[in-house]
Amino acid sequence: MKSRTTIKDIARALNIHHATVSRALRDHPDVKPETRRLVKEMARKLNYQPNILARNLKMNSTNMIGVIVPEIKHHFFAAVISGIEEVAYQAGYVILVCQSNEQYEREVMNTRALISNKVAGLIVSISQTTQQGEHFRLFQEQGGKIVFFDRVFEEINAPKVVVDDYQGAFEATEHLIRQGRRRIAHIGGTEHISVSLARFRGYRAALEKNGLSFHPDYVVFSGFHESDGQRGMEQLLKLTPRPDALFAVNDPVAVGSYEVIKQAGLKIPDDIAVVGFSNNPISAVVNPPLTTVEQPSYEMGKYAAEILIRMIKSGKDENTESPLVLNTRLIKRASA
Amino acid sequence: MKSRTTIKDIARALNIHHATVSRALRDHPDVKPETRRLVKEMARKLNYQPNILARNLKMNSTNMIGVIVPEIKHHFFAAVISGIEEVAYQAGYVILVCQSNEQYEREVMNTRALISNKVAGLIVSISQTTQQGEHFRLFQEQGGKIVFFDRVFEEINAPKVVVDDYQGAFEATEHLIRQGRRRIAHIGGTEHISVSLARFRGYRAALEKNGLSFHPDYVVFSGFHESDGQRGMEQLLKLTPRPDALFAVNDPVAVGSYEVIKQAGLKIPDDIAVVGFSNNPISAVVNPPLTTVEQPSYEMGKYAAEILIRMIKSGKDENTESPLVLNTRLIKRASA
DNA sequence: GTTAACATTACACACGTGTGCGATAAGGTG
DNA sequence: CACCTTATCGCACACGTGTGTAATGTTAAC
Repeated sequence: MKSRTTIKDIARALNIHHATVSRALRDHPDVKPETRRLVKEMARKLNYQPNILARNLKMNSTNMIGVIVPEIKHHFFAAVISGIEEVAYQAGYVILVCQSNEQYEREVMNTRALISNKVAGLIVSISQTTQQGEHFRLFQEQGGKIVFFDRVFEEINAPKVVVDDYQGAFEATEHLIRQGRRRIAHIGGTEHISVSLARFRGYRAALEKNGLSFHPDYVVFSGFHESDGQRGMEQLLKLTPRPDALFAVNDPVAVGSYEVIKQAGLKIPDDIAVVGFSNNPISAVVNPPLTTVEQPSYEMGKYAAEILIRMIKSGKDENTESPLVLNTRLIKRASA
Repeated sequence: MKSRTTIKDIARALNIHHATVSRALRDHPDVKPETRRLVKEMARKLNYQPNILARNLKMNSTNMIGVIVPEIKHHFFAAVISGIEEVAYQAGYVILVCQSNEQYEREVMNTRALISNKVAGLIVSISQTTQQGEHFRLFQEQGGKIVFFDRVFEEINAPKVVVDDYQGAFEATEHLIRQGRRRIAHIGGTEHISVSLARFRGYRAALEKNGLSFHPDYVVFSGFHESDGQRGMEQLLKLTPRPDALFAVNDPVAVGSYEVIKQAGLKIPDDIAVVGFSNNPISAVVNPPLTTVEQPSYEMGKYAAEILIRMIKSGKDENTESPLVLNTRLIKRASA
């Protein structure tokens, strides 16, 4: 990087002190309008661009927001990041994006790196393997603001943006029940993850409310990937009597189950009806089209960013007790 | 942000000078192994985390890589970003991600913001509407390194990572020809974008090599989105004689054409065969499964990041004449 | 004409880190 | 013992900006 014009250069050119230049550029009332004009003119003439690094160091804060997600290339997270960036851009912030690859250790490393880079705030969806939150608490103790979304960390005192996973799962399951299904299986994500738990509870509640008994055998927690859906369905197909419906924790898992069901010579939805979660674009074009629960991912990112930026600007926490819950919507397609 | 432990705190605790601490932490040979050990121990004990802002200011460079893409939530770009982040993380860099939303003005704003934040380098895929490159040249003049990928900017002297769009399009088109198709249409992206042009040329070359004449009427440049594919196909269906095959610039466009074709009561591939580009996950599950050209998006990000980081570290440009061309692979499915 | 009040600017220092150079001490060589 | 080499560490300053306070200039009031 070549050296560039600084406020000292401007000061030298006008034969005044650089402190005056600094104030003039920030429209400080203590500096005479005339000199203010001169300074700004010279700044333009010399093509001055402030060194944000120096300002950040002095102010001990930045215009950067750190974002940590399990995997960027998953459509849901990509859409959330898209929403975050949109809001951040409008507010003059830039986003630092990291992926934990579902590994706790890497999430910690990411957090440390972002802290070192003095991000003004953090937007996080935790990894599957995260069960402790010291790295987040450390950041908060230093005055950093955090907002969680989707996979939130309950024990940390911070705003959380989620969809109504319980209600969405409840409706999805009830939809299956209304269609006469009685042996409804569930493939979950990872047991201690908030969304997994909420969706599982919604599933179970729908069963019980409708007088169906809950069988632990019909529930498998395998993960969030397509391959996890395959593994889960392989396990479920060994059961007798065989399930006649599946509520999957998300769309990739549901799609993963598709292949196993078809390979077993079974028909969707005749033999096994399937419902997913998240309205991934893939769900609309898969064969048969997948009934799923729409969750507003892009909006989720926007809300999270808006809350965080408000907190950064005000310096105050807000709404740390009850999460912001966005509504879901059941999208009925041919698979159920 | 509350103040944190600095090297001065460590120095005070050990009753040595902070300069020695600085050197000890950076494994400078001038400091005794014993004190080096003591310093590191104390650093861990006090939970020291370096203030990168200060280091950046002193060094006049950062550990940040700026990434500008048209839209994050498109699977292709999300996958590339994923690859970039992976390599950057391993090398101790973090990535600043911006989206241009296909708008030139916003791309310029993004670039300026990233320059202000003193990113060490830039990885860019330009927007549809970008036809000038002063903002990139400005960055280079200040010593910044740029690597372009996919939608590259030809006029700028920088390494470029692309797939063999020409060859991929050629093979895709020839595949259609081998199946007896004669009136092969093409829906392109935006005419001045590098990938659009290369794919169009491959398409045209395949026609001409196989003795088919090229008809401008059969080519529409509409954009890269699904909706552009719909618009394009609506236009193509008005032609007589109707095309019997389509080579689309990418998978979303191909999928967009699906709907219009089906609504017109036509069958894929019987009436119109379709080939896409990029092997978007959606292409495998759409009905019928879409024949497409696989491009290694994740690897593209990794290569781009590797090249950029090498350039940053060495301070030298490399390979700015001929782009790094990754191979494509035709994936044959039911749609053609 | 003196003084108070105010406007404007200069000075000095701080943020946390890195580095050239000098200071000190230890050890070796003649 | 004198001298040089080497190892180790402290001192001072720098990066570019922001800010409290002192200093200077200007105006108004008595």
